[in-house]
Amino acid sequence: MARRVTLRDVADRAQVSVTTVSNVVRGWPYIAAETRSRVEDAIEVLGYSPHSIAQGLRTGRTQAIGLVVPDLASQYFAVMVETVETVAQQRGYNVFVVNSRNSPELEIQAVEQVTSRWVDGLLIVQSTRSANTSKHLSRMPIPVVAMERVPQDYQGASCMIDNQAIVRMAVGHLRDLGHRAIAMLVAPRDITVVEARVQAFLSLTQGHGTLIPTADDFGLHGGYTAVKRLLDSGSALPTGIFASNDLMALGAMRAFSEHGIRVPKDVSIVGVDDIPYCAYLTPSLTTVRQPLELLASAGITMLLSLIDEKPPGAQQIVLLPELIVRESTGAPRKSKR
Amino acid sequence: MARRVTLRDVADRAQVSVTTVSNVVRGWPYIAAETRSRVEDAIEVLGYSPHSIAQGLRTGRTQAIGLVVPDLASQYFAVMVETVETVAQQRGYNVFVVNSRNSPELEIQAVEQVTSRWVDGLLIVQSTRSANTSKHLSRMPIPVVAMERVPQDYQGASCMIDNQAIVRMAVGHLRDLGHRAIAMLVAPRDITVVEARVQAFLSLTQGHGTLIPTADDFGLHGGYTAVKRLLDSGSALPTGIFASNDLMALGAMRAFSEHGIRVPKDVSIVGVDDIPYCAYLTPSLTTVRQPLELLASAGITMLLSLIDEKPPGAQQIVLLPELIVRESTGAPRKSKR
DNA sequence: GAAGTGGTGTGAAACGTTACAAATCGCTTC
DNA sequence: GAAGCGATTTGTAACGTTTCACACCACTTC
Repeated sequence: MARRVTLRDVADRAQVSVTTVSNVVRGWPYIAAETRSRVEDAIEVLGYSPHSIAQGLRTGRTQAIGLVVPDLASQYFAVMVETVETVAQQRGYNVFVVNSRNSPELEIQAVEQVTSRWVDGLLIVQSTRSANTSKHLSRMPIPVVAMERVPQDYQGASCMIDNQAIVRMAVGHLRDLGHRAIAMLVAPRDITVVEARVQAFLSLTQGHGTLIPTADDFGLHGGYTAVKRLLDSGSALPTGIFASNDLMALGAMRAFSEHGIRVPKDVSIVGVDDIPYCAYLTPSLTTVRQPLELLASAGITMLLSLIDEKPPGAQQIVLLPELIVRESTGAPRKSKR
Repeated sequence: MARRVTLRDVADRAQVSVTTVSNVVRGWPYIAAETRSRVEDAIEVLGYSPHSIAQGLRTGRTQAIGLVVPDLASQYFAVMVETVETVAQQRGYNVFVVNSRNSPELEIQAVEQVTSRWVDGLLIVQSTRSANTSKHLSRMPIPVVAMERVPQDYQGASCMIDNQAIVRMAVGHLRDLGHRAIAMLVAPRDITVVEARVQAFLSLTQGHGTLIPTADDFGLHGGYTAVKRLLDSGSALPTGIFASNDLMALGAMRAFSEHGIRVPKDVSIVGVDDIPYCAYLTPSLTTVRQPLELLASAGITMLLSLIDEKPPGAQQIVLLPELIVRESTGAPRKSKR
């Protein structure tokens, strides 16, 4: 664990001033070829690399951004993190990833912590509707872009997916197949997108749609237990199910299979997200694909533009989803007229 | 976007010196109660928060660590990132997450980039065996802990899972059920753990085991295509399959199901990892669970100890996996004697 | 009354970098 | 030969913090 090499060390060895070394490093043009190579040699020999903390202090730019997400472990956000990190990396930025664990308090804490690091910008997927981080965000001294779960009252830059369209596609697909008794498997409604989708679902089905609520969990377990409860209750089954996300759809499929109810013969299921597993299940899952990579790269690109004070193409971006039909949906057994 | 508040500003308002404010902030005991409250008021009013970049420059500690992983988008590493982030967060550290995308070059680049940020420590899952980052790592001026894929020649601190035990459990389970024709679905062998498992598999089966190689892909697609190729080739099928990981197992199951081959009736499959989906598939997947959260938290804890220069409990930690029997394995159809 | 003592407060010097203005040189131009 | 120029190099002052040694005060202690 040797001492770090500084500009000073390089300067001493190359017999030039600190400024000159700095200039060489940053590609200033007016340097005599001879000097430049002497400096470069010294850098090479000593193994100098710039101290980005010091640079950050001096320039006010840290070349780092913060990314706050509600659930790091989920496949969904993992893809988001990866995309953001890749783009950021390419543009010379590093990413502080912070998990808000679906908690409004932790989220605010995360935002404060990451800003005290003087990151150049902040990318955030808010945890729940109840969190009024919105005010917090508009007071930030740095550019902020909200992704995916954008609060109603939020004014700043944002990137999201058209929720209405998602529901239209999913429900429309089931309708086209002939389904009339359609139910939605609902994730906790304090999440912005979920609420938006529920509203869309209700208005689209005009009272003919039912809601199957879940417990807090909006993953495999949530879908599984919700369907279990439904089956145990003995109430009439819907023929088509629109799940809030693919994970819940998978959980639901397992519950059905345990009860000997076959998909898609007895019941059709549509998910949302298109996580990689969908295509490899038996039956494979029909789903509404969220353009996640697109969302993430649009978000980070927008943020970087704001940081560079270039006009971003738009302040608000809304992306369209895509229906992917696979094996988990089919015509209902007996058409009810 | 207002100007940031500095110690100077607070000092001016509270009519004290910069040093005193700094002392208050850091909880120095010898401050008159009256002064302290004046300073605290000023901090409150102005909304001061310390500039961790400047702190970092002065103290040489950034309260940040780097985490380099080969594939951010995968469920597996996502869980790792989450665990590391959580523990780090609790101890007041933030995490730079960097993706090496399974490329040795990118990995070295990532390591250098993240060290130029003067992080206090580095946690790394190496990408492939071929990467000789090992030397690089031992020369790091900061503590480093290698996780999961630890190179043979690596001397430093590390955390891994007992690969031999994984293979023993998986193969042992198939054997106990009566399987004799056992094949291993092999992920690319330049990954340290894969190679170790292949070796263990071969020595354990003593020539009776066969290897089913895949293309570069070691996920769903890889498992799927490998089995497809096997089926198309028309060669005799093994009755038991040991997949390098759960994803490949899932891919394989899909391929079998497309050919009308039933799991576990016609063929038994064991995976490795125990990703959440395993339990919710039909049939659910028998797998060898890797204690991933344990691995990650042991890694980060070890790193933080090294940073604090406390003696870590151990320099090398090896964790034991656990066999989880589910529906994808059963006795072979006709026992071959 | 001189010499400690322990509680409070402070100014100046770093940490490694970059921005800026100024200095030096050899050359051309009038 | 004075002035002006462009190419090259440099010293100095920040950026916001913490560290350090010291200064000050009101006591006690000999």
